[in-house]
Amino acid sequence: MSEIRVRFAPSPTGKVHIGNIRAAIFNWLYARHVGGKFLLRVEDTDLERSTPEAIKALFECMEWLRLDWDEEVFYQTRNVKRHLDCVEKLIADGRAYKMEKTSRDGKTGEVVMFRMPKEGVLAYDDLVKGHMEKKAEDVPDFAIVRSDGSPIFHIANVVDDIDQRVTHVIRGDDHVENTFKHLELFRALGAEPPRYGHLPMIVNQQGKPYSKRDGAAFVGEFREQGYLPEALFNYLLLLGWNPGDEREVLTRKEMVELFDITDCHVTAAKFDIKKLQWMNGEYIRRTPKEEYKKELEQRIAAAGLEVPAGFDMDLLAEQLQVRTKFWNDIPGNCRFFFTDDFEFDEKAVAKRLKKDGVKEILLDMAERFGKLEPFTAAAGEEMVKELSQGNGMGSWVHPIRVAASGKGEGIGLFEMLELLGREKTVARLKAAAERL
RNA sequence: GGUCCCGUCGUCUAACGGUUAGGACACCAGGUUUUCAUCCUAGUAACAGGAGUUCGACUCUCCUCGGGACUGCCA
Repeated sequence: MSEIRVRFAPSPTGKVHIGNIRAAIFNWLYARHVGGKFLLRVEDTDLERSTPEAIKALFECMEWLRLDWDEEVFYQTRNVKRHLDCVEKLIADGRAYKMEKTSRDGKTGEVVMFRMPKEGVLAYDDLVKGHMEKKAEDVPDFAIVRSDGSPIFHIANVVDDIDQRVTHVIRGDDHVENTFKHLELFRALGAEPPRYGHLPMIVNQQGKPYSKRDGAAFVGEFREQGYLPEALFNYLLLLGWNPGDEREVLTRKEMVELFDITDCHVTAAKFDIKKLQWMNGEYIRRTPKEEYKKELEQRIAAAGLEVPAGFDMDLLAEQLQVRTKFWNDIPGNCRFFFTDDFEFDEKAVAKRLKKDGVKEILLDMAERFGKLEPFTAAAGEEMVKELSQGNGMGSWVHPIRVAASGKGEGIGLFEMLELLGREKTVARLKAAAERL
């Protein structure tokens, strides 16, 4: 009868780690799959790091990945009184007790400890890992209130889950051991505990938890580098789950339909940036033409480049789309169309221009392109093809490309020249010849 | 050290006791192409090891080895 309610409960520290956001993704998908509620709880008890900016960054990150949540955001700091009330109840019931304790860093004070069962077996069925159990004697009592009177994670987390009526807790593998404690807390507070599912960790090539030392580790970094949110989302989903057939690139709709938390993997997954890069290219190629063009124009404008009137943006878009791996590549790839202030690639110059006969070819081509009618890609190609007499256009094409764009590779040469226009084409061929 | 979890190509994974152990990324070879990409075709590459159970084991059991998590007045 009851609706399924899951939550994403990050500590807002300004940056959202990919392992963390994956937990959000899995929670979101599960909620959408079963038609339940996806709640957001901000565990902002670390007053130093939980700034309004950090919370804003968190929201932006969620928005970017289109992880929309239901109901009001729940702020943990606003529930502190409830946490402490619950602790009082536990003490009154004999499930918690005060104790002098010395912390690791040598401070001594009175904390509140939660009393765990001393014998028997603690067990639960994990949604992804299956049956889990531990001897009660292996899980000692633990602190729930600090000597300064502030509630500790365990109690805050459980009380908030009770208050938010969370039915399924899907979180990282590092919380497995806590689950035995949390389950007892729920029961001691007279609440029905939720079902738990623990997601495997994302690790680096060495099998250690993936961190900033291993490369981009925060969602914002992927965004800055020009990854598409859908590509990151899709890739992260594949780390620990698959649709059951051989599809890998899935629409959001398919993901929601097919996802189930019980199909998730148990083993840690190594983060493979190469595959993410491939997937990003795949998403860019699948972007509808018009949308790609819009992004292209936007990126060009953002780079401070001015597009001349009459520039055939459709042609550029068509040519560039299959060659774009990251949105960020765009300005570098087409800067030379819009300004004469661009770099020449040394290697390309050495390989294609600094050769006998190239100067003559460039001057000759400047002349011919100066007269070419009409000045189109098709006409240009036909002209060079004729000159080459079927022996390959390489000796013309390569020097022209480098002379005109400064690069050894790029979009189709003749399309490139058409976009550049007669005037610039001729000028650049001549200029390059002069320099030889 | 203790407790718990895990172990299929380099990586992500498929396999519900019977397959030439499949796919994807990466890599590599070839084709298309003016370059670079895209696209198409082909290839290299894995059941951690050992005992069982079974007619038959990647699939079940046990042991060994290996990896990881936890073992806070952090979350």
